[in-house]
Amino acid sequence: MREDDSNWFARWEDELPSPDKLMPITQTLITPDLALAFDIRNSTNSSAAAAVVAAASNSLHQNQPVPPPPPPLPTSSGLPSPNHNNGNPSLATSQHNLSEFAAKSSAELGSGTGGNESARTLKRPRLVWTPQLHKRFVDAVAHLGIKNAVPKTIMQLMSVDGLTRENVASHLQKFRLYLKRMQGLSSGGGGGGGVGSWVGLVLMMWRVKMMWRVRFYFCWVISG
DNA sequence: AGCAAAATAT
DNA sequence: TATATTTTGC
Repeated sequence: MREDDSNWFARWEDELPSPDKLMPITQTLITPDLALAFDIRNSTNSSAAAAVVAAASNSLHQNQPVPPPPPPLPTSSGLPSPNHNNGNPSLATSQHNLSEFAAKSSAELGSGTGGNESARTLKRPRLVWTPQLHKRFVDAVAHLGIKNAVPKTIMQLMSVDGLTRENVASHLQKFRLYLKRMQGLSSGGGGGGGVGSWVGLVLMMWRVKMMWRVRFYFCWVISG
């Protein structure tokens, strides 16, 4: 029995969700609709993939089929939960380059002509919203909550180097548009508040995050 | 900030 | 040609 216990613990520890494994779950809850909405293709008709590849080849960087670096999201500040900070110790405040998300970075492209790092005021290559980048966007929105989910704060929370407020704003516009449409397709509503639609989904995403926090906390407690 | 439409790039 | 992203005007 004791051996079983140790085995159980080993297995339990082994099955602990790593940041890498956590992603798919969040995605699963969001993707079926979101992925469809944003037309995120996986492999077959991958115009997005093609774009990414094109961008990669354009910036003479190797194309990564598998996204290795789990994107740590900065600390959550505007959350409606002022309780404990977070059950996720791996969260860190670090800037991420667009190249990490397989998107173009003006800095890399401009290395030949201008070498101008001050991307503002300069025309940067159009941003490619890769699934990963979009995931980060969604996470940021979920973290911020409805109140603070404005382009500026979202951009700050995403902390992706090279990402402009306009990028986020335009994407957020599209995002809301989709959520709105999604609500319209939903049963019977139709009459609900216009803004109230995407609020619900964001709330749901937030709940999912809290769920995982609780799980982590629980694991911490029973393991101690 | 937000929205919609036009413009432009892929 | 169609779609994705940006720009523009309000």
